[in-house]
Amino acid sequence: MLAVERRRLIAENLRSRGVVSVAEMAGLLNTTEITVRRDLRAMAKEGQLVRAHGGAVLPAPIGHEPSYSEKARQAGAEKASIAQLALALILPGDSILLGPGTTTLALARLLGEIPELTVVTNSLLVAQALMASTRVEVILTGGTLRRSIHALVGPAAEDSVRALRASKAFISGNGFTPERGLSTPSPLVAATDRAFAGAAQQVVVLADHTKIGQDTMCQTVPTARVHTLITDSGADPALLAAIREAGVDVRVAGPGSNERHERLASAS
Amino acid sequence: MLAVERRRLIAENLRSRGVVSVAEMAGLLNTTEITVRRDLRAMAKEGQLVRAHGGAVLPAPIGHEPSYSEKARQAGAEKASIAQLALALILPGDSILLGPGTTTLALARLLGEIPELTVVTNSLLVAQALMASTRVEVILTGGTLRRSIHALVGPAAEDSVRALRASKAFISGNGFTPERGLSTPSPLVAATDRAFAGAAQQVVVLADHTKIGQDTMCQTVPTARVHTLITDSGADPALLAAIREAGVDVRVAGPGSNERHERLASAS
DNA sequence: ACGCCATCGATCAATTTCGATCAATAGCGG
DNA sequence: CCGCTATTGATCGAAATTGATCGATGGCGT
Repeated sequence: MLAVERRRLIAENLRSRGVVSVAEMAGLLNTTEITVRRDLRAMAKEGQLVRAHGGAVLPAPIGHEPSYSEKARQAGAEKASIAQLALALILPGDSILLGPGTTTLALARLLGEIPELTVVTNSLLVAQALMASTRVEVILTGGTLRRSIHALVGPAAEDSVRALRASKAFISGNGFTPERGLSTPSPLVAATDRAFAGAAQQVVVLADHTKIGQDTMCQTVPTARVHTLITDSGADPALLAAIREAGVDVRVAGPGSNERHERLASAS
Repeated sequence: MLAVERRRLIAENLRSRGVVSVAEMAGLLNTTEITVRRDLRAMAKEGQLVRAHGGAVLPAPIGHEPSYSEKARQAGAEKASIAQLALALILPGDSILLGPGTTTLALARLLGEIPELTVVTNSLLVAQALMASTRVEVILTGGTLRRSIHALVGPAAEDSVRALRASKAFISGNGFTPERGLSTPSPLVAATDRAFAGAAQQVVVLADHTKIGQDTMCQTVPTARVHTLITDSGADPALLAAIREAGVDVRVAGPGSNERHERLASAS
């Protein structure tokens, strides 16, 4: 067996399963662990994989900010079920706007298989999540990088959104009340979100239960402009009723609606 | 058996299975390994296959082009020394444009400590690299995501660049010749690079020695528009002389030239 | 926290493969 | 018929790959 052949098989196994172990590859390739280890070391130097004790894993696409990804994991299950519900609103051939936020990011991760989809976003993380989904066309707005949310804001972002029209906008925020609608602490972010809402025929707000009833400094979209609110079952029913009263199509994602989130790494 | 016949059989075997080994072919063709080796060497020179220890493989295993991260590791040292040299051109308070490419990315990694710097880029990787550098203001152009280079291209990208003015543009490409200047294989990328060059008072091209003398499909910037070319010591001196003749300030970063140019960037 | 065990990295030896030089054979033209 | 050249085959030293062993390191269970 040629060396290149061996490495190609290792790369193949790695891509299909995400991880390979030294012993496993040694058995599969009819060679010793030493050789596999050397191959892995060489491939790691080329950036094809990342070495780990006992094997190797796929390289992280691009580095993630720990603080942000931590937050993303926090209420992962709830956000994922909200995203699942939002996914049903997206049809093949759609053009959608996707704002920044962990919930919209969860939605972005589900979009890979939708054909003919165009996604406009100002979130670098959304763009990154869609990097591997070659079927989806991704358009980023321009703008100034706002590090805390990994997104582009400012006049340039607003202008580039204003030049577009999309069928639906999926945006998030830090608070949602029946009276004031969606709100966020930063005026810059609010202005961008407002531009998103203005460029879409339908405005869909994704907000987990911790946001419902909260109000923060800047109103981004008034309740009257919101067509659909997707939240999870932890939200106060009275508030949801009031929001429905205002004409919003409120949808509640239950934690049990899509339960396939088994964690094996709970030991930390 | 004729030589051409032999090589045709080798090519056939290679296409059908992806790999051939020297010993195997020698047995199959009723000839010696020496002859097979000679054939492989000749065919490799023609680009029909890629030589490997003990045999040969197909040149482009479809779908596995050198991934971006692979390329980034490839000539890391040379690119880093080019970036070091480019760093000297950047002053506090500058506004610069940074194109996509592994060399410009290397430069981006060095910019963290420059105060009052504004960086405009269409590369997600550059933005990512500057994510941690809170002193630097990062502006992304809008545009359509081009996955192969992790950058934003298209009319939207060009428009947003045209709305700006910067003191210097640092761009890269796939080839640079004295006659045609900087070139790249993709028309979309070329158009964006051209917009970058048009928006800057000074155009600085970063190109390692493998690019010098290469010419690819789309010219991005003619030699006359390039003020400075930074390359490494592996480049052909005759070509560099011709480029200098055309009025370009050519600077060569040697492996040892880091010491000469480390004014403010000694800690990195 | 401690100790055990798997894993890792480095070095050495054995085998294979590579490249270069030299000899032999076949085809070709004069 | 003779000489020339191109191709093929052979041999040898050099280089690369592979496998094994040993000390060191890190992870994991108790």
